[in-house]
Formats: sequence, structure tokens, C-alpha cells
Amino acid sequence: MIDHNADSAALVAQIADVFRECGFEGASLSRITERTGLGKGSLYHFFPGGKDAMAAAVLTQVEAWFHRHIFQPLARDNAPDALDGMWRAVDAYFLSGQRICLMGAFALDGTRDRFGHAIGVYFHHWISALQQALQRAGVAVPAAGELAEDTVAGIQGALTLARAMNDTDLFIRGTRRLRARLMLAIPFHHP
Amino acid sequence: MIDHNADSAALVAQIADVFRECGFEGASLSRITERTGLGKGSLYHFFPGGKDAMAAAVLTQVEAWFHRHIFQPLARDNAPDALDGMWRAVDAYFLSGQRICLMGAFALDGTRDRFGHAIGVYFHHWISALQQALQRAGVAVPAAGELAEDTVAGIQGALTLARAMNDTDLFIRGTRRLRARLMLAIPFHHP
DNA sequence: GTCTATACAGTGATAGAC
DNA sequence: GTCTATCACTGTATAGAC
Repeated sequence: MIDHNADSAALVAQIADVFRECGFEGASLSRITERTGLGKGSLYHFFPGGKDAMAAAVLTQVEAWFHRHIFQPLARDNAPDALDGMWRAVDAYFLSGQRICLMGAFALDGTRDRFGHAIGVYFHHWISALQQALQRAGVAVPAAGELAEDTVAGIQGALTLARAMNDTDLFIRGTRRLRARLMLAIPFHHP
Repeated sequence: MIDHNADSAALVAQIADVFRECGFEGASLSRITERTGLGKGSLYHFFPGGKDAMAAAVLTQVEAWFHRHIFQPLARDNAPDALDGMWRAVDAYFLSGQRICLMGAFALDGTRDRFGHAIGVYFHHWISALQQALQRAGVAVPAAGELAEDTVAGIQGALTLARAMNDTDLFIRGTRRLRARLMLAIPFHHP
């Protein structure tokens, strides 16, 4: 029996990689055809809305992944474990800095005007979930919000810098510092 | 008398804005023609190398601006003034978060492969100059390097987040936190 | 579902008149 | 220097055979 959902998810994941490597404008249908092994006819069969629909599906998949592996655990699990899990998931997802954040990349150029809502929701969910976890861990309310913003922004910056300087160790060092800063802010949790 | 350098600089600045708004792939010659008021013939007269040459000229201009207004003062002036000047220049250049960093944007997609050297040099110069200023201000050597990395990455992250969430106040808050962190690291300079 | 063929606008780039 | 005309090519998208 064929798992259509898994097939579809794998297809969207392949397309996502093309967008990550080339950007929205640079991701031509011929490149997507080449990567996925599907002809244009098949692609338009799955995505009647064309390239915009492909990008929308990609962003939806990204949001779903982060919801499941990061946002939801942050809002549910006890705080120290949830934070540990976030850093593990971040490192795994971004391949220790070798993979960029599609939401961040799309936010920078004119692509944002097409997908601004999905991009805004993604970052809002992340910051909000992280802030909740920090509050449950005992961080004061105003500090928790600022710290959550600072951390999510810091991850984006570390991804940009790692790619700009072609040095994944920059990402590893950056996230280590961000993580240490979170730990220091949590009461009775200074290692 | 006509100042050709000034004219040329203004032209490159106009092209830079198109690249910032549309990205490298999205910045079509027709858009550049429209923005600058020059026909394709004139553009190719100034840039025989075409679009790549235009982007290269833009990156050179950006590097020159930062060299003059940020890197050089950081390496020359006494540290507290130089740091103050950096934060003023950063806020002015990025229009308090309304303008993105072209070097960071180009770093994220396939454009990096074309201009990787210029992008890498830019961030190296920035981090290195900031590190020097911090050391002169009394920050220990290993901490100064990490702090410089962290600050430059944080600025990139704040720019990304501000645009992603369409809220320039995110950039202002982010840079304020980064600045405060620098000040705290400098001995005898805790306000 | 997947393919090929095709439509047609837009791309970067060049040539040459002025 | 600036323009218009034009080039070859690639872009997204569609239609229809199988």
C-alpha cells in the first residue's frame, strides 16, 4: 500500500531544499523538475497554483515541523527539558548551521510580500512558545519576552553569519552562547 | 562642473536599493532601468559586466561605507566613543530596521557562490574591528572575540526578525539589548 | 498521474543609430 | 552617453496525448 501523505511530504521536502538553496526567485521550475524527477505536468497536477502554491506548501510543512518538534514541547513539557529539546531540535533541523531558515530568507526580499502572513505567524509562535517556557521556568514576565525575542533573533543571526563566513562553527558557538544565556536567566538553574 | 564620482555613487546607490528590495535574482534589468531612469544601453555602458558587475559595484560601495563609518572608527578612535558611533551608524544605515543588510541577504541563497569573497571579507572586517575596539576598552581577548561575533550576528538577526514580523521596534529593542551587553562587558563602564 | 509540446511574456545581453 | 531594436534564451504556465 502506498502512503500518499508520506510521498507528498517527501516531495514538498525536496522542493523546500531547492528554495533554500536558490531562494524563491532563483528556484526555477526546471530546477525543481530536475531535483524531484517530476515533469512540469506532474508538478502542476499536485500544485495547480504553480510556484506560489509550492512555496506555500513548503512553508506550511516547515511550520508543522516546528509546531510538532519545538513550539508544542515548549508549551507543554516542563521547562528545562523543553529548552534542552529546543536546542537539540534546532541543531538537528539546521544541520548545525549548514541549512538556512527559509522563513528568514523569504523575509528579506520581495518574497515577504507574498508570504508575509505565514512568516509572521511562524516567528510569533516561536517567540511566544519560548516566552511561555521561560515564564514557567521562573523568569519574570518582561524579561522572558525580551529573552525569547533575543534568542530567536540570535539563531537567525547565527545562521546568516555561518553561511556568510562559510563556517558552521560560528553557528555552533552562537547557539552555545544563546543557550548559556537562557540558563543563566533561569532561577536556581545556574550550573 | 560635474562630479562624476558623485553621480556614479548615486547610481550605484539606486541599484543597491533595487537589490535590497528584490534580491539578486528578483532585481531584473527592467526594474533597475525603471528605478534609475537609465536605459539598458546606458547601464551596460557603465557596467560592461552586466548584472554581476552591478552587484559587485554595490557590494564594494557597501564595504566602503562601513569601512569609513564603522570599521575605521572602531580601529582608530578611543573605544567608548567608537562603540557609540557604531551604534549610531548602524541605526542610521539600516533606517532603524526598515532596511535590510545586502551582505546578509546575499549570503543566504545561491547568490553567495558569486560574491562569497566580498561577503566574507565584510563580516570579517566588522567582527575584527569590533573585537579590537573591545580589547582596547579592556575586555579580555577571548571574550572580546566572542562578544564581537555575538554582536554582529545579533544585528543580522534583529534585521531579519524586524522584517519578518514587520515591526521595526524589534530592531530597536534588539540593538538596545546588544549595546547594553557590550557596555556591561567593559570594565569600569557600568552606567 | 506523467509525459511532451507549446504558448507567450520576460530575461540578460548586444549592436548600432544618434 | 543614451536610446531603440533586436537577439537567443529561459521563465511560468497550459493543453492534451497516453
